[in-house]
Amino acid sequence: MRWSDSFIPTLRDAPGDATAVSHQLLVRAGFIRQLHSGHYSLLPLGLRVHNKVADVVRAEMDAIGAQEFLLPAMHPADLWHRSGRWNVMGSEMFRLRDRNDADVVLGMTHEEVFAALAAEMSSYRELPQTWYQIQTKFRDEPRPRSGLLRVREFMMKDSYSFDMDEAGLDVSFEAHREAYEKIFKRLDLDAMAVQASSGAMGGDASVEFMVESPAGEDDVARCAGCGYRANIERARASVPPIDDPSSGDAPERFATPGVRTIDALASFEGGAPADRQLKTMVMVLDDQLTLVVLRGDHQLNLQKLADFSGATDVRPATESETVAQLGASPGSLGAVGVEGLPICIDEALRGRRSMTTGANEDDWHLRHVDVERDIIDPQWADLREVTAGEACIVCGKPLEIARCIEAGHIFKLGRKYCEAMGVSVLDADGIAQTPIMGSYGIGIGRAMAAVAETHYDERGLCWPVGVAPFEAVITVLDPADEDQSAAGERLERELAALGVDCLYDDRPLRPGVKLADAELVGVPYRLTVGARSLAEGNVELTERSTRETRLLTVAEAAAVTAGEIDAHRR
RNA sequence: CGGGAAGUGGCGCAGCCUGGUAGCGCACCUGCUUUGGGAGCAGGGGGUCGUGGGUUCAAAUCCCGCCUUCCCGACCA
Repeated sequence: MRWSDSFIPTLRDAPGDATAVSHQLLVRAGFIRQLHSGHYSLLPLGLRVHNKVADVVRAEMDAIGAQEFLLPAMHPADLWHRSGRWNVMGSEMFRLRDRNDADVVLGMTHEEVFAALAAEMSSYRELPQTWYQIQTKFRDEPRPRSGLLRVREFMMKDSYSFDMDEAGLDVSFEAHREAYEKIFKRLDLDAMAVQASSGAMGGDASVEFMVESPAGEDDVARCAGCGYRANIERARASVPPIDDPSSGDAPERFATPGVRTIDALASFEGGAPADRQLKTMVMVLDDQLTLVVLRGDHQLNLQKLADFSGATDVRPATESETVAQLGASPGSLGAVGVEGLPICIDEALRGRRSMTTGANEDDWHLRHVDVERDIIDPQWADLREVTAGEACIVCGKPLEIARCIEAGHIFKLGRKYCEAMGVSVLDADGIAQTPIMGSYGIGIGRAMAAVAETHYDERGLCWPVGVAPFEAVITVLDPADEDQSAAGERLERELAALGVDCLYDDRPLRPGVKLADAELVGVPYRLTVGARSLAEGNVELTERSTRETRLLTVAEAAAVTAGEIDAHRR
C-alpha cells in the first residue's frame, strides 16, 4: 500500500487528556480517534492491528475445536429476565425501548443467547460443544478511561463450553487455558494466569490473564518463591500470630473523649495499637445492614465481601443509617453484644483476645474484648486486603503487588444459565441432565492496547510482527530520484510476491519526517532507500525494536527481509 | 455516585484576573530555495471562543444554569 494514498493522520502532540502511553501513541500514530467517552473509531491502521489480534484469537480457538458464531448485539429483555440478570446488572447494562415499547438491551455478554441456542441439543451424544464469537459488547462503564483499555463499546471474543459433567468441564477449561497461553504468547504479551473472583458473572474456578503495566486497573499479589498469584480481590496472606495478653471475665468500658479513628485510639492513653483494635464498619449488602469487623490496621476488600455474601450491591452505610441502628456515630462503633444484625468478621481475628473496640456510644470504647467470646454469632470470612510484603499463604515468602491489565478471563460457570434457559439432554440412561458451562473472554481492543502499552520507546510504537499493521515499510527518501523510486518499487514488488504485508512510503516529504513517522507507527522492519547507500547498490534494513541496521544489496534485500519476518511471525 | 480540572481553528496552548470584537507553535494551501532525522523565506486559508440565559453601549473575558471531556476516589468508622 502507498503511504501517499493512505489515511494515516499522525500527530506531533498527543491530545492533552490522554495519560496512558497506549492511548497517547495510538492516537498520535493515527490508529484511533475518540468519538465520545468510551467509544473509539478504529482508523485503517488501528483496524489492521485489531483484525490481526482477532485472527490470532480465532486461530487458537479453532485449534481447540471451537466453532465460530455471530450473535445479535441487541437482545430482548425477556432473555435477561429469565437468567435473573435484568436485575443483577443494574445500570451497567444499556437498556432501551423499541417502537412497540418493548424493553431491549445491548448485550454485555452472551451467556443467555448461547444457552438459548444450546436448548436445541437433546442428547448427550451432541456434547461437548465449544462455541464462540468475536462481537461487540456494550457496557455502560461508570468510568471509561485510558483510551482502548476501558471503553463502553468493544469487541470481545467470548466462548462458552457445554459439557455433561464436571470432568468434561475440566477438560474444556484446560483447553482454554492452554489456548490462552498460546494466544498471549503470539501477541508477545507476558500474561500471567492468576486466581480471580468471578464477580457478577457467577461461577467458581476463575483465572485471569494479567499483563503487568502501570496503566492497569487491577492489583495482583505475586509470590516470587512459589508462583502463587492471585488478584487482590482473592489474594490471601498469612498473618503472623500476635500474643495477646489474657483479658478478664468481661469487656470493660472506658471513656475516650473525642477519639474517632484507629490512629487516635492507638495514641490515646489507655488505648491500644492498631493491630490490637477491632475496626467495625457498617455496610449495606443488598439493603441489609451488616457489621463488618476487621483488625484495626487491616483494609476491607469490597469484592471479597461481595463474593462471600453473594450481594450484588455493596456500599457503606450512611451516617444516619448507622446512628439509627447502633446508636452511635462512626468512630465509636463495635460489634460486641450486637444482636439482630448480621456480623461478618475477618479470619485474621480468630482467637484474638483482649482487643479494644468501640462501645456503640460516642466517646466510649471497650477493652478486654475476646472476639470469640464477646461477638455473638458472627460469620467468619476472608475479607481483608493483602498488602505488599506480607507472607505468601502457600510458602511464606513475601508477596509483591503488581499493577496489571486484565487481558483475558476464563471461568467455570456451572449450570445456572442452562437451567434458566431450559437446556437439558438425555444421558446414556435416558435421564434428563443439565449440561455444565464454562465462559471465556478476551477483549480484542484491550489486548491491542496492552500490546501497545508494553511495546514502545521514546520514538513511538514497536509492534510485534504478528500484529503489526504492516510487517515492513519501504522508506524512499527522495521519491523524485528515479534510481531510488525504481529500487523502492522493485522491493515493493518482490516483498509482495514473498507474501510480506508492506507499506510503501512514497511521500514527497523530507527524510526526517518519513523516518519519524515510520518509527511512530511502529512497523517492525524498515527498508530505507536513499542516495547514499544506493550509490553502492545497497539499501538499509532496520529493525524497529532494536534499531539495528544492516546494509543489503537491492537484489537480496527482499528475500532477507521476508526471511526475518517469517522467523518472527509465529 | 463523591472530589478535582478543563472546554478558544485538525493537534498543543496563550488571552480571561483588569470587558473594547481573537493570537502563538505545529499541521494545511501557493511559490521559490532546500533534501539521510520532524527545513528556510514569502504569501495565504480556516475559529458561532462547548451551550443557553443574564449584566453591559460592548462579553472568549463578569454572573447563573446546562452539556461534554479528563483525572483521582469508590472502604479504614
